[in-house]
Amino acid sequence: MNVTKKIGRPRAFDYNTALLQAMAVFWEKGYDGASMRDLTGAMGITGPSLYAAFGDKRGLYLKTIDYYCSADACTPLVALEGEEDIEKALRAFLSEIIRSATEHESGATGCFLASSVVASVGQVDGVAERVEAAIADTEHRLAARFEREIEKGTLDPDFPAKSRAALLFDIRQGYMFKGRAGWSSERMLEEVDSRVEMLLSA
Amino acid sequence: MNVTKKIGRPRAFDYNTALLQAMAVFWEKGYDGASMRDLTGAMGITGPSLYAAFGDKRGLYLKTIDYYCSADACTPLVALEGEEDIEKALRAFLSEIIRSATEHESGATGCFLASSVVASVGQVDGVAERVEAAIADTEHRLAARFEREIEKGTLDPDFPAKSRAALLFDIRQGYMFKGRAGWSSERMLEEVDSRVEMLLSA
DNA sequence: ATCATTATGTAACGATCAGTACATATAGGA
DNA sequence: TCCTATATGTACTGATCGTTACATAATGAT
Repeated sequence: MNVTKKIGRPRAFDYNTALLQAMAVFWEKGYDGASMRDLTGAMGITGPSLYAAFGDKRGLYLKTIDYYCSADACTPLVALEGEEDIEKALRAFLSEIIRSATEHESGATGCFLASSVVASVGQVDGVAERVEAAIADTEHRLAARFEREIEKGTLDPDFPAKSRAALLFDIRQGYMFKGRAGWSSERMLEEVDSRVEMLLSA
Repeated sequence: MNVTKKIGRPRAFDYNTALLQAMAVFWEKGYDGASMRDLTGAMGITGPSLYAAFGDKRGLYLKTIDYYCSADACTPLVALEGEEDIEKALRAFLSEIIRSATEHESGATGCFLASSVVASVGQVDGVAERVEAAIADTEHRLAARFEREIEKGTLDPDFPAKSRAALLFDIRQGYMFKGRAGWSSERMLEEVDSRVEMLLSA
């Protein structure tokens, strides 16, 4: 790919790395609890650099949410969609949910949206729409995975895909809440098999 | 009851009313997002009065959480425990969850713990223990209700009470998240019957 | 009437907040 | 070499933060 040369002083930091650092701070401390001092410290840049690259605190926050929705939050869904056997797919999904709720590389627990961002709904413009879109997208993909099994004949034609997708979403919420509360992944993994069985029952 | 007279200037405000007002502010804006100005304004008292009665901002916050856990959060559980027929009990529980997630008298949506307090786990001392205790207590009471049905013979002796209690808890988490995201109660009530059926299935 | 105790209100403290003005630095293009 | 454009760092702005000192008020007890 042809990299166009850009006039002006080159940026001294990596935009995506800084964004990830900011996300970790927001995830841990929340929007209001994260000060510009916290953010610039973690990102390794100064205030003017942050404002030039990301806009303002709110703009940065919304970008971290968008990043999370397009990256971290998709990892369990990708695991579900990438596994051909539906039982294994559900286990992979739940295992990945539990892993990210307890052992995320940022050190933060739970889910960025469900354990942190949700508290700022109604407080920070742009958040509610993103949370609503994330729910819709996630449930849509979960339902699509069940529908794919119906098409394969593995599940009955009258299998309630949307209902089970919504239930799977709730199970995800439960795990994220418990992850934030400090539960170990071992403790949460105990019920996975019986839940998979129930999710696929007629 | 013999009310002992108390020397000193009588308090000019009602402690419990003020506590409820404070809870509404914390629920809506979170711990960091709620300023002392927000709190004193909603409570109708001045700073020194707040400090004299509640300690400090953190002490007030923890008291609102304790209040929520002993009052609001119990309403759905009381509905579950108070209904003799298990199907009706589950419907009453879920309906009350949905109602409080969308139409709480404070105007705040979702659940105070799951949609607001959870963001301050790790940030405010005393929060994580309270959240952990709330999960344990809720799941215990949910399991006890299923066990009561086993004893009555309505449910099989090998009915997985604890598993179903944990699942019911997750369903609760899903509704609370969606409530905060702005979903209507109608939308959430759609699935209640099928979920009750699944929760009681063998 | 006075005292002890508790509560309230005003004003202020020391600290931190989000964001920016301005000088300087670093690149590519002419 | 000079110009234009973009980035960075220092210092600062105006505002708000959580909390408290101190004067005053309101009660019951003596």
